[in-house]
Amino acid sequence: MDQEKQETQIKAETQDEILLAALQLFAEKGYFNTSLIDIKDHAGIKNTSGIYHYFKNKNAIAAALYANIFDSLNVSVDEIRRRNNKSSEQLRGVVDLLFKLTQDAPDVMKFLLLVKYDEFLADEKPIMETSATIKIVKIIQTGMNTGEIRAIDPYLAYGFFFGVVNNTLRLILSGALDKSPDFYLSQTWLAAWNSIAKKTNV
Amino acid sequence: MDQEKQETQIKAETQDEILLAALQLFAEKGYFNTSLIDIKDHAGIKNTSGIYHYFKNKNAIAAALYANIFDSLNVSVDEIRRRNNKSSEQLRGVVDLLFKLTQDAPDVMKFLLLVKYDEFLADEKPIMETSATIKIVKIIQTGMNTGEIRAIDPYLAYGFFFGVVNNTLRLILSGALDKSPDFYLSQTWLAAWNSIAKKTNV
DNA sequence: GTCTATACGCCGATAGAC
DNA sequence: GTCTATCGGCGTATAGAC
Repeated sequence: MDQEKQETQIKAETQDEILLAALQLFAEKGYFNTSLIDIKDHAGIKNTSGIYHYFKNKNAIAAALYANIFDSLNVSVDEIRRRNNKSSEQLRGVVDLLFKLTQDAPDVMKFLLLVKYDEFLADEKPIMETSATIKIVKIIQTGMNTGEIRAIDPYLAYGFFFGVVNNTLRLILSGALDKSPDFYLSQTWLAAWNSIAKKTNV
Repeated sequence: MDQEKQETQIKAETQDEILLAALQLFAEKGYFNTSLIDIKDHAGIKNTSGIYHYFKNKNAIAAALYANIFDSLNVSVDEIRRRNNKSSEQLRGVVDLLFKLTQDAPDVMKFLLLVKYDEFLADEKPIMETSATIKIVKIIQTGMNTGEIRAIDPYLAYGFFFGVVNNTLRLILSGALDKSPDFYLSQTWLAAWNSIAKKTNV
C-alpha cells in the first residue's frame, strides 16, 4: 500500500469513527441532546476541532448519516426487487430486511424509526420522497394491478403496511416488546399483509 | 364575579395562553427548536420572565402539556368503554376519537404522534405505561377472551392496530396524505381491525 | 492533519425594582 | 404579578501554532 492510499484510508477510518459515534449517540439520546463533546469522546478524538476537518458542522454529520442509511436502503430494495417477482414476495423481502437490521444494527433502525429528521435536517428530502420509499410504493401499485392488494390510495396502503411493521419494530427497539425481532417476524408480516391484501389469507 | 375569582381566572388564562403557544410551537418546530422567546412572542407576553411565574422552567411547560393531553385522553377512553360493550366497538370509538382530534386539534395530535417525549421528559411515564394505553390493552385482551381478536401478545396486537391508525394519522398530519381525516377513517379502521381480528370480515 | 486556546452567540434562568 | 436588566453557562465554531 503506497503512502497516499494509506492516508486516505486513515482519513476514511476517522471519518467512520465519527459517524459511528454520532449514530449511536443520536439513536440513544437524540440529536439535540448530543454535543460535539459527546461525539469526540465517543469517537476517541482528542478535541472537537478535529471533527471540523471531516464535517462542516454538527448538522453535516447528521446529513451524512441520513444519506448513507437511505442510500444503502435504496440499494437493498433494488436487490430485493431483482430477486423476487410477486409484490407479496418483494414486500416480504423488505420486512425481512428491516427485522434483520433491527437485530444486527439496532442503532441504524433507531435512527431510522425514532429520530425526527425534519427538526434538524430541513433541507433533506422527507422520507416519503426518498428513492427507497418511492420504489416500495411502486411495488404496492404493481400488487394492486395484479390483484394481490386492495385497490386504494397507494400511499395509504404504504401507511397501513409500514404502520404495522415499523410500529412493531419501534416497540421492540424501545423495549416494550421483550423478545427478539425474529420472534415477532411472521406474525408481523401476516398482520401487515392482512391490512392491505385483497384476499385475506389466514 | 368577585375580585379573587377574577384574578385566578386571569391567571389561568395567561397560563393557558402559554400552554397553547407552546403546544403550537412544539408541534410545529419541536421542543429544542422552540425558545422561551418564541413562546413569549406567541403568547403575547412582554418578556420571558413572566413565564417563570407560571412554570418552573421550559421543561415544566412540556410536562404540563403532556399531563393535560394524556389525562384528557384517559377520560375519553373511560367514556368510550362505558358507552360500548364489544371490544371492536370500543376500539372503533378510540379510532373515531383520534380522527376527530386530528381534524379539530391537529396540534394536539402532532404533539401526541410526532414528538419524542423521552428526549426532554425523562421522568414522565413512557406512553406504553400511561393509563389510557393500559386501558386500551385491556380492551384488546377482553377481545381475545371473547374470540373477536386473535390470541397473540396483547402489546403486539396493540402495536399492530395503532401502527395502522397512528401511522395513517402521521401521514395526514405531515401532508403526505392530502385528503381530510374523514376520508380515510373507514378504510383505516378496516385495515387496523383486519390486522388483529380473528375472523377477517371483508 | 491534529492540537491549544479562545471567541462568540444564544438561551435559560435569576435578581430586584415597581 | 409584571417589568428591566443582567448573569452564567453551554456548545458551536474558528484562529493559528505545530
